Amino acid sequence: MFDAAQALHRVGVVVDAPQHSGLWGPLDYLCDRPLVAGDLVRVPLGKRVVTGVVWRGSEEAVGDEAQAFDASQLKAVTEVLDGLPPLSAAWRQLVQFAASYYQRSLGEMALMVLPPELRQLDAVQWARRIKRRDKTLGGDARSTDEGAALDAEPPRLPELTEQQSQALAQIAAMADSQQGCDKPFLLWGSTGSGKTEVYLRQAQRAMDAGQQVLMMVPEINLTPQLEARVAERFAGRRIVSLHSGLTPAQRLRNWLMAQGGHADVVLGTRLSVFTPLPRLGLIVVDEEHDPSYKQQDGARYSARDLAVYRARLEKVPVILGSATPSLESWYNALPVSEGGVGRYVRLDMPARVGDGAMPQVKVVDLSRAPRGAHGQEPPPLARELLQAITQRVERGEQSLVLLNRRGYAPVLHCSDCGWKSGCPHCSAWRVFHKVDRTLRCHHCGLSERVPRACPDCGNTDISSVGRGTERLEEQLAEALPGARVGRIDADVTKHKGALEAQLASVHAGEVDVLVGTQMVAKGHDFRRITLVAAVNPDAALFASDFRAAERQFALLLQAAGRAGRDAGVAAGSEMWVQTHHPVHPLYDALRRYDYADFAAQQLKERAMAGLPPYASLAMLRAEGKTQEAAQAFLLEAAQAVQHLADATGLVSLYPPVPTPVQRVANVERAQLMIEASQRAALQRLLVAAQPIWLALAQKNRRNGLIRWAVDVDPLAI
DNA sequence: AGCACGCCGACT
DNA sequence: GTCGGCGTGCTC
Repeated sequence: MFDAAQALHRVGVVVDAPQHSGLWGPLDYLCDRPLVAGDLVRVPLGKRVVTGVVWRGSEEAVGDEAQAFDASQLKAVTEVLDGLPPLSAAWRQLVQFAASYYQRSLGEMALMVLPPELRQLDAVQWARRIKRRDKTLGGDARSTDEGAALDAEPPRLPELTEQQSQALAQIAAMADSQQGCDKPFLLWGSTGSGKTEVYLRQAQRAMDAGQQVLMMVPEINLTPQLEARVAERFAGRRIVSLHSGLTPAQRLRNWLMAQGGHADVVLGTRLSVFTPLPRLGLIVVDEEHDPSYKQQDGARYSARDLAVYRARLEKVPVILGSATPSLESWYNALPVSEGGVGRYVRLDMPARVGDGAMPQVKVVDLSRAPRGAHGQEPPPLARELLQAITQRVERGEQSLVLLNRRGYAPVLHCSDCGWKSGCPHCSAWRVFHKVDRTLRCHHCGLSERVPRACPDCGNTDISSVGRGTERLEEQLAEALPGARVGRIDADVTKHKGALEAQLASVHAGEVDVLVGTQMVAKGHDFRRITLVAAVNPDAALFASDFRAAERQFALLLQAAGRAGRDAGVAAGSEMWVQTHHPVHPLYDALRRYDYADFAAQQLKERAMAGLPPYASLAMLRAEGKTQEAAQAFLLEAAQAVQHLADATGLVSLYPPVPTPVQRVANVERAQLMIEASQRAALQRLLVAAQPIWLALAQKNRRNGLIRWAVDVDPLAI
């Protein structure tokens, strides 16, 4: 038995074991045939059989410590999933980096970024899928490989603007030279400047050189137009999409196309950054500032940052595109001549294609508007804004009114006893949704029929406090008799096909005034909109979240970009902002569409406050049965590594505090901020802290700690 | 995470 | 006497 074991090959395999399991790296198994790193296998883990990735092949040396391991104690690999080239060294390096940077186990990271379906299959089912893929491939290989479809009808290319040509020339000059490749490009182009055309041209060049293109977008369902445009331009090429909206089977199929080098373009959301691409030649991150590039649960990776890492790793150009770059990217791209670090190359495209002007910004000073009658809520829109919309309706033009709050009213209130519609399980108000007469908690999902009378005192006079999109829609319909008012928000779009239907009716001119949340401001191309209004953008100015202003500026600018896409009406387009703080520098910069000025303001504030990009942050988060339990763990965790932080002199640990929404679904949440003046120092601390915190968490579990996790580079604090 | 083992309450 | 609650502990 011992002899038999020694004749077998020994491999290291990573499996999906979460961080707190303590299983960090590869587990050792025996196999009766040699395997190389990147092979997929099924291995026994406890009582089950799970899918894993070979991380250390049978020919690779293992350290002395592992050498001492008794081979008779190792289990054998159950089966090998054949038919794929092994996952490349570059892919493994990317996963390894992501796991260590974001403080997750190797196995969790590796398995998380493989198609979920792949984990479910045994060798027999797997072989069937591979066969099916080969059949599809054989099927259309004839048309593409012969080049018939390619040459059939070369698409007519739009003429490039001067700025587009320059940007492309610069990319070409740097990307073709050996050393230029390691600098990412920040394509800073205003809405409508034609960033997409630059991506497409560069993608074409990559494909002409026989390479694959990875094109990332924040949310694929919000940008169907990009997908259509890519498909149209590259007809004859194989384009696959990768996002969580696909069925498991589709996702596996598309992944296989990419992994085997059969797909030319991968168009996907943040998860696509991990797609294995053997011929990768270009990475594009569209709307790089968008917060959806950061995963918000589990392994909290930033797909944008990983794209930059991957590009450098695989020596391919990466283009980050935005009209309002994240301050991190902006800072990285500030030329040395402007006092910056010059880590990225900035490509500027300030002008709109076709010379369309951005809409004129109108700031309405609400502090000087006449108040409503005593005790009454002010009307949703200032008189002059309402007039402007009325004129648009009369002229047959469309208006877009933005309010970032779904539902009818954010809270109900009993004027007799003071009852408010709180959620019994969360520290949050339940939102009144009039459409289905429910009170809904947006945090835990609890949904109940709205009570006819106050549950505390029986008073039937319960009033709405505040306003959401539903109510705004209702109020606008009242205030604009004869106008057709529509609404798009997450409640409308959760019904399948509803978004498409609503968009179609807007495009068809069947809606005069469209009410919506921020999701409407992104990506959609509305030809007839000549007025955009932000009803209540002030909240972000004084939010505790240090990124709130940055996000708001991006949103407002993006929203403004919805108006006047048609050069014919651009001249008369307007962007309205209602505010109590008309002289706020954010609105001042918006008025001039001066992102550079806004960014400079923000960077100054960040520098003074010691916030990113001038510092690196990590958030230690804890969930407990009680707030005390969560905080007690955090406090111990901080104390346990305080000496390590002190030793660096670069890392500060802050006191534990409750999260902004303290209780969700009866779980109490708290967090502790870790700030470092150097990213590397933060990384070293986290690596050293990991095992200490793991042990502490174990100990704290019986005191009521439920979960804990580290969030590196958190979006919000 | 799964999935065991393990030790105490209400049922055929 | 068993079915089953979830507390604690392990997975090469």
